[in-house]
Amino acid sequence: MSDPLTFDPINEAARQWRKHWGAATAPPMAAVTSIMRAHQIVMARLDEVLRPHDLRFPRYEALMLLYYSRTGSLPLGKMGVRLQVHPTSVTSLIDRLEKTGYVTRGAHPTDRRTTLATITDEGRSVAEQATHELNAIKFGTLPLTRKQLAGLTETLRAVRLDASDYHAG
Amino acid sequence: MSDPLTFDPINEAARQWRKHWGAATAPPMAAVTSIMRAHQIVMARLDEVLRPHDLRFPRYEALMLLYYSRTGSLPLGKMGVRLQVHPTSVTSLIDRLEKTGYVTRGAHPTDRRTTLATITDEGRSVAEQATHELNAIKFGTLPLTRKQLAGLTETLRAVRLDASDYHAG
DNA sequence: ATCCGGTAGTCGGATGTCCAACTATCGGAT
DNA sequence: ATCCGATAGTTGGACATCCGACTACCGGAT
Repeated sequence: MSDPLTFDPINEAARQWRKHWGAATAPPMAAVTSIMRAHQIVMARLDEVLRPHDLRFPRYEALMLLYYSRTGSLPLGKMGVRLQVHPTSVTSLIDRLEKTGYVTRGAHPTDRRTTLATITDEGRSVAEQATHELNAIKFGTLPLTRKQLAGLTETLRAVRLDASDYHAG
Repeated sequence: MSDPLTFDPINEAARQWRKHWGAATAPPMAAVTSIMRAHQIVMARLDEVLRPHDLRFPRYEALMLLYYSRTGSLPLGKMGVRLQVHPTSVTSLIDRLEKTGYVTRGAHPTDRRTTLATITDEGRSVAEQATHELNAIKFGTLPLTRKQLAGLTETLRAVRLDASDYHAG
């Protein structure tokens, strides 16, 4: 973090790839590395806003899912499907949301295997406040135009579809 | 993971955002969520290839940095700057690369504060093999065309520049 | 009525990332 | 020549993610 670079590390990597493995190998590598780095940058910006609310982005996403739900409750399994994370990740997220009092765990009325997560009043309040703050910084997408954002979402949708994020229904 | 979704979770989230916080808030949120998910998808694909080599993507990146270096050695600090990660992450990555014998730690000839990481012959061999395999699957960028990859890299470069990834030199 | 494959959630372990704090060392200013 | 801020790396802790394994439970088939 000390010395800022005087060159683009991804351009430099692309140069190495072209040299060692052929020109066709550079674009995929560069795109992937760019996604990794963009993820890191945006996450850091979001977490900076969320930290004062005792949240990080993954927990914020989980909280918003409950916030938008009809009853304020969802089975953990459904949350995992919607958030596209492993069941153990949901357990972990709800554990922490419960500790801060933003969510409570409850029993499912008919299926005793199922656990329901329910957003609390405090959780709703924090969700709204955090969302206002995130919207105010445009979710950390700082230099991008509306058109660039749309293009990004559209391109990445192809990747998500290919990975069977969902099937057109 | 059980039920595949029959709708696009990001489209659904965008709908909620438009409804609750106004139309302008949806594109940034959708783009950010897309980046998060794309990161997750691509990382999973890369790790699947790397796992048999006792590597994950972050360690692969570190190994390649050493592979391309003139002498096969770099100070840990320089690696952190190039990889754009916290010094503690470098310590962690080198720890594991050392355990698998792909890298060794050594002393800096003149500065006793500095630790040099050096790639081993086995490390070089694994680096080449893994790179061939990653190139063969186009780094997990499956459905994207060359043009889409270039556009992605270009758009995200703006984000990186804004975050002071490097300054034009 | 029982058995048994599938489902829901959790636990333990590995990986990676960051932050705060600490040790050791360097190198310029006094 | 010494002091002192800056630098290099590590350690400990928090968070998030996955995988494999496990318990508890559901529900249809025999």
